[in-house]
Amino acid sequence: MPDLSIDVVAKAAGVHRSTVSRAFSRPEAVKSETREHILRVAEGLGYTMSPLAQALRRKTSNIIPLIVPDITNPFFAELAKTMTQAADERGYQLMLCVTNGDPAKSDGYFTAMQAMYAPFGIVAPSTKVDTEALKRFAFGHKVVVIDRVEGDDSVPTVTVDSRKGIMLALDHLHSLGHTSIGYVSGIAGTHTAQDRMDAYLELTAQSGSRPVVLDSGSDLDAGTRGAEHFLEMDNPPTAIIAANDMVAFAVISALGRSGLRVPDDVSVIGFDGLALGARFNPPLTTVRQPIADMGHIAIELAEKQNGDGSVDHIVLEPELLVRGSTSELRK
Amino acid sequence: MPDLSIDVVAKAAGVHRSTVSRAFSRPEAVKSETREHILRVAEGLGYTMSPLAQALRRKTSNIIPLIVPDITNPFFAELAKTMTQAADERGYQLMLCVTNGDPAKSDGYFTAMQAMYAPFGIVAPSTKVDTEALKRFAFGHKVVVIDRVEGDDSVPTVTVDSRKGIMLALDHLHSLGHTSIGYVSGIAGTHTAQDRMDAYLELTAQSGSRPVVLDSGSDLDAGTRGAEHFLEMDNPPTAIIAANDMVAFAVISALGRSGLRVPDDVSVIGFDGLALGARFNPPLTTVRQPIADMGHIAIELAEKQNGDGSVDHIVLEPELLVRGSTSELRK
DNA sequence: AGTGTTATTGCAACCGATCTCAGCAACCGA
DNA sequence: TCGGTTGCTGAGATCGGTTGCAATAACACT
Repeated sequence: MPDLSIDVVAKAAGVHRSTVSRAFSRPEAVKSETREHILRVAEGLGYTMSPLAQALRRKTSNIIPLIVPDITNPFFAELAKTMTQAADERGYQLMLCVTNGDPAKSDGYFTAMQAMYAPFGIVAPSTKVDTEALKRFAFGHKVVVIDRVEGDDSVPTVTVDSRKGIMLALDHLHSLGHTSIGYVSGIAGTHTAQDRMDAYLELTAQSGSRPVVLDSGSDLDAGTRGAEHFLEMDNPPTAIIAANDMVAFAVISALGRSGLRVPDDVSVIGFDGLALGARFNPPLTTVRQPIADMGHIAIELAEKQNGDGSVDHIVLEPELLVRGSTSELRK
Repeated sequence: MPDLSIDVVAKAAGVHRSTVSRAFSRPEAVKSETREHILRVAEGLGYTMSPLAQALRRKTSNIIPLIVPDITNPFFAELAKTMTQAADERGYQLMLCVTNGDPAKSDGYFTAMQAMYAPFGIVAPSTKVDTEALKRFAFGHKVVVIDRVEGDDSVPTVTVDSRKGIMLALDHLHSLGHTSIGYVSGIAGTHTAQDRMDAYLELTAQSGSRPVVLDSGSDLDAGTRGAEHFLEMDNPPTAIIAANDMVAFAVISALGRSGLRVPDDVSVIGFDGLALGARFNPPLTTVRQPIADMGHIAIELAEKQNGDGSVDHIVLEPELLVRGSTSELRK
């Protein structure tokens, strides 16, 4: 592959560098005849433009960072999946940045991305998003956040309606006859996590029952602890809402280890709608977040903001996914 | 942020561009006094070098592609996790490339990465690796593969000893009294998948029992089908080895839906050692692959090859992880 | 025919580094 | 004292494109 630069194509096509450049990046500025000739020649040579050189000059690249706390968490994995797809549908390359919840790391990623002229970035927060920090780096660079952001409307966001989701779960459980319904938190301290918890507290109170928070931790062991707590109770709830699917898995697993069966002894419902849930034992009933949509929309929002500067806050509707981990209350 | 280029630092420090450049990338070539002064000035300005400009000139970047078929599969997610870590420990940025098993896509990624001057790439195959295709693109660029490669020693690989793994599983099951042990395949058609299956067939025969392949498909539904097949058998095995954890999950889930309990009715053992397995219901007994090591080693191999051109084939040892999905045979 | 547009293309500076070469000062041994 | 090293720094070309500006050609209109 004799180094293929724009100049060799230019020479081969008998035109100037700049014309070749335009043929590729501003087709309407080149006589169609010439353009086609150039493209044909380039094709024949197997030439493609160097994204690096382009980025250097244009000061904007096609690399977009996706910042997640933990790719091992299937929620973020599914997000990453749809985002890579959405990204390369539009010619972007997704750069995976895993912070492990360390804000210092995400700072590092931001500067790196700035240096790479990323046109924007997507942040799936592990902790409440600090808009100040964002601003400090985002600098010209735009960011869209997959979470609610407190007191700052200047950053586009996409979320799902937490309250609605919890309501769906609660209604489903009520319709099965459950009245005593526990809650296990478990995602990191994001606004979304907060919102779900608040919604649970509020809606439970509204329906006249007593809220039972089995665990309000924010790590992966919340599920295990929640289950332990449950097992120690004198009068445990008959159903449990888990703040997310991973926690639900942990709850069911821990319960199972103590001989409790789901849904026979307790009903458990998750929140996320992970594909994995369908192959859990039992298949997990859950509130589905439209993750695929979130990914696409996040990128759209970013592009939109880049274009006309508009800042949107999209709130998606969750959906109940009834599988096998909840059942009619029998007494 | 008044655009920070090497020239402004040079001016501010009262030296020439090239000296600043050297101060950063070839420290020993600059009088330590000067160097420290430059570094101080740069620090004060908040200057960092543009990786893009560097890559353009040096013809080698710090971007390294990780090509996986599906990031949603926890195995690849865990791999990605350790690799991002290993990568940025050494100053690389991981570019996530998801092929969905489409070879055309991975071709695309290869050319893209070539254009980005990636120093090398990591391929976690979804299908038997085609060395020819690799060569066509790898071009100067080096690739290390997380799978065995057929008939070509020129590409570094890291794998775990499939035979040993299957042996571990078999021995464990035997020690629990099982003699009739089924097998469900299920990972895509990689050499590794093939190796596991072959090992099962061979070792089973050696021990004088009859191999029972419940399903040899290579998709995610293999587990479900395997379970169905199992349920239809007149004289089903008392234990099942799943080619990987995801399949094991599916098997257990499907069995559960038909009222069969694991490990009470059947023992099931997986292969992978996913963190998720610990929170499955029941916690999954499995053969652990040292995924974290694989990630680090993959990068080391790549760097090593880049350095002295050596090509290694590392085979790691798997390890038995006894949790709750296998138990003593009782008749 | 003369003048004003508009469509195309070439020129050359520029993006932010790297790297070879050359210059210069200090140092060494004879 | 002089040729020969060695250590450090500056010059300037270069990597592969982009883009504002100038030049030319083609076409329209009076």
